[in-house]
Amino acid sequence: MDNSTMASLLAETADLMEIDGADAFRVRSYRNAADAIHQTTVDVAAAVNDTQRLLAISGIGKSMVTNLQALAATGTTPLRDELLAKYGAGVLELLKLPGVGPKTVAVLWDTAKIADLDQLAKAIEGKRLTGLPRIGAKQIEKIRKGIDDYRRSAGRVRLDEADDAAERITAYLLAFDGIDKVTPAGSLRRGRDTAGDLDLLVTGPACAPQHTEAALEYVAAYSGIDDVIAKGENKFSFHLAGGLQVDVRLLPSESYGAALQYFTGSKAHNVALRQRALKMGYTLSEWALARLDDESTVAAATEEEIYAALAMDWMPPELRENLGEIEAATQHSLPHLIELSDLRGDVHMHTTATDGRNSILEMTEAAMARRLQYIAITDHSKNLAMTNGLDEKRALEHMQRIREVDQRMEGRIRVFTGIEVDILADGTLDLDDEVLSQIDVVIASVHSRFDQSRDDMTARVLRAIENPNTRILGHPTGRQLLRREPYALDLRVVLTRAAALGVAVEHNASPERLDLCDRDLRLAKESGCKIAINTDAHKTSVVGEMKYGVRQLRRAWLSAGDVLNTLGPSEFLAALRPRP
DNA sequence: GCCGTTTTCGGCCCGACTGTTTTCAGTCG
Repeated sequence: MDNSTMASLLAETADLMEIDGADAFRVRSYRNAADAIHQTTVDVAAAVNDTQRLLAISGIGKSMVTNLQALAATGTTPLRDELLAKYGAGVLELLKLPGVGPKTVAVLWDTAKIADLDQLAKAIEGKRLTGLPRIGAKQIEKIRKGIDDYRRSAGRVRLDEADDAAERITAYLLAFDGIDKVTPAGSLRRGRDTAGDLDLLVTGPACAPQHTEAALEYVAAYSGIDDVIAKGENKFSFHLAGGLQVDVRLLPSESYGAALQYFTGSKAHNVALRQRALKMGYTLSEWALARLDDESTVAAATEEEIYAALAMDWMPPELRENLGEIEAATQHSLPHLIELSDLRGDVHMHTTATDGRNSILEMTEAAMARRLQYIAITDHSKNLAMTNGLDEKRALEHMQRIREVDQRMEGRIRVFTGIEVDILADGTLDLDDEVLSQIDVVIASVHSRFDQSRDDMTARVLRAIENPNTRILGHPTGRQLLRREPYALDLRVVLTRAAALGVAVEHNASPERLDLCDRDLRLAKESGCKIAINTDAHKTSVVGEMKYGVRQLRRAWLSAGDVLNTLGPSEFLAALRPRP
């Protein structure tokens, strides 16, 4: 069992304990332990008998070691089993609904014996929730909507999670003698923010038609398989423990390109491409591009050959959505998309002053190691009390420390002062303007009240960007992938106003957000908005991790010149909204 | 349940905000 699985089982236990009304601090210690296991570089399952080693992990004590040993040995713990037997696994899903916490779940369970999403939906339909303590009409409507949203996102996983799973399986497959190449296709290759399943295309001598038994047997022995869906001659489908479906396809190398093309393109892209092939007297399938008349193969081994035979330039997978890329490829006018290496700075990161895990200096050094030329340290402001957010006095002291680190770097990297202020419900910022005016990078972000009406939320954000100190609008849509519906605001109105004011909008590149989806980014460009991509890094290990966010920029057809972070340090600063 | 000790138990990120109340519990970040 790997660390992240253990961590999620502990976190799940914490949720169940909370529903059960356990001591809040005890619950927290389970959460802390889950975080610690997730963070540590110690392979817990391997070190499970090395008690001292486990106890050395901060947040792990004697009882937790026992839990970890039980997890490693049996895959569960007695407490988890007991709570699951009492409440069932369905209650964990209820917690994911907006506005529904452990207390509400406990009430639903105690008074109405509601233990999962379906029962809750039926209870709402049958009006059986009315009269329950602290659950009024508004609350019921919110839950009802939450269930709809949740069901819509079910079955998909975040891009980074799909990517991790793909990497693990790929490494396993490549270890087999006779497998030369493994390529993830589908929405993962296109860089969509979420993936519904995983298509892994595999080739090599062991994938030759009629000789796939040994390779298939090897695939079937993969330890991450939860259950097998289907097993054919050249396809093996299974679920991973998290529910993600994986299709492994064994292909002969001579048709690898055709398969890659077929399983990568969106449906719309493929339909358009096949239409084009037909007009040219060809037929395109997952096996080859072939002549209509004598069925002879024209191209099949590589994507480049296939696109070339269709008189098109090869195009990056991110563009294959039938949004104009086919025309552009035939006219040789595909855009030169932005690349990870174009990015020179990251201006959103946190330190131990608030909820980060590393110091200013550590974040700076990590950025240097990533060859970034500049960063801004942007810790939280006071309204985010749980993060130990900075008040005016601490903010000024923190800025002084940031300037000291900047000087110490002697120009090898620039470290700008920054802060992420909270936009209050009325649209004002939670720190004094006098203090904000002394800070280079002021990011204004909404952190709460996602359920304001569309008009209220738009007005709130508009007011925040009117403040002359606001230089970047942080995670403007507030979306958190697969967690809840994005808070609704009129993005077009906000972006237009931001463009007029010179306020940049942030594309938050942390994989749980990927704040602006490709469509939003296109809108931002059309609106003439300055766009900055930031990681929102809370620890050194993710400084510079913009790879998933860049995929969205590419999907929006953005080039290096469209994004502020491709500028050098002083140019970047100069490109921000001028101070009055 | 963990931690850091005043080595035996007390403290553990806290404030804004809403909907439900009739003075505040629950959720969120």
